[in-house]
Amino acid sequence: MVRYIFQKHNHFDADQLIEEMKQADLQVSRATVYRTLSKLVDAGLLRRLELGPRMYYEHDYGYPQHEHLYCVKCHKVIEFQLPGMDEALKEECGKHRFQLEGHSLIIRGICAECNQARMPKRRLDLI
Amino acid sequence: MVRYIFQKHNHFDADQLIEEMKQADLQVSRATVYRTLSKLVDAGLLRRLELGPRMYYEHDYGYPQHEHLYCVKCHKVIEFQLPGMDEALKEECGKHRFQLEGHSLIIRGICAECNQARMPKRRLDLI
DNA sequence: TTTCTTGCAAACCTTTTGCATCCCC
DNA sequence: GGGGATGCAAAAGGTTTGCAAGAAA
Repeated sequence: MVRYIFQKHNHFDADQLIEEMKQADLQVSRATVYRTLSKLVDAGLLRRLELGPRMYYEHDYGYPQHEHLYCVKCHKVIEFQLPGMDEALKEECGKHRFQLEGHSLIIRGICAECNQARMPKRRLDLI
Repeated sequence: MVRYIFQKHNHFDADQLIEEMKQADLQVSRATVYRTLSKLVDAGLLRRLELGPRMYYEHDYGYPQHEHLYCVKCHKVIEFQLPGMDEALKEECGKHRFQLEGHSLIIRGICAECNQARMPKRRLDLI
């Protein structure tokens, strides 16, 4: 399973992982998946993302810091970087004598594909 | 209940609300609380915050945009503003033709008080 | 009477855990 | 045999929902 995860690209949740592995003829129980994911997070190899109702995971070995766009329709995740962000956050934490453990910047919305799919071009003047 | 919420200051979750109202002699069932909170969110009067395992709520009527520091020990929430943030996000969404619905920037860590309580000053050279 | 709101309990969903089993060193 | 990994089912924790009773309109 660990091998399977590390050959994967990015951004998945427990269920997706189970489904994908099932289709790759690698059966694992839910319990094992959750236990393994937790261990990998503790080991610093994966990072947890609270994107919505469920937990997502992404690789975390020497991966550059980045933020996420999350499509609430298709659950796609897009990464982006925001230069200057880190300094701004550190400064803010300093102000409050807050010991920073991590941050998450998530933009929720609808991605280009979903938008197109759900709202075909139409002539507003006809409504 | 609506009246009670609006006389409140900020940042609470469903359980906190139930507890506080109980002590104010206002009994309400869990179901009613959750239903009412959902309606207020839909009406744009409250905003949902996914700070940790549970959902938090804050006022959203003409409240200025702001971000959150969340103490993982005592669950305190501190607000702060990050100037220039909004423009940066809009720009980023434009790049991906992403229809922005909202964002959340959460800094997780340990607040000054908890830090002091859990780590009394000590002489590191003695360890 | 029709409609909206409440409470209770059960359902739901994701994640965690207890326990027995299995494998491997 | 001992230590860790696995599967199953049950528990946990927060939220939602079905249904019947009650209040409001």
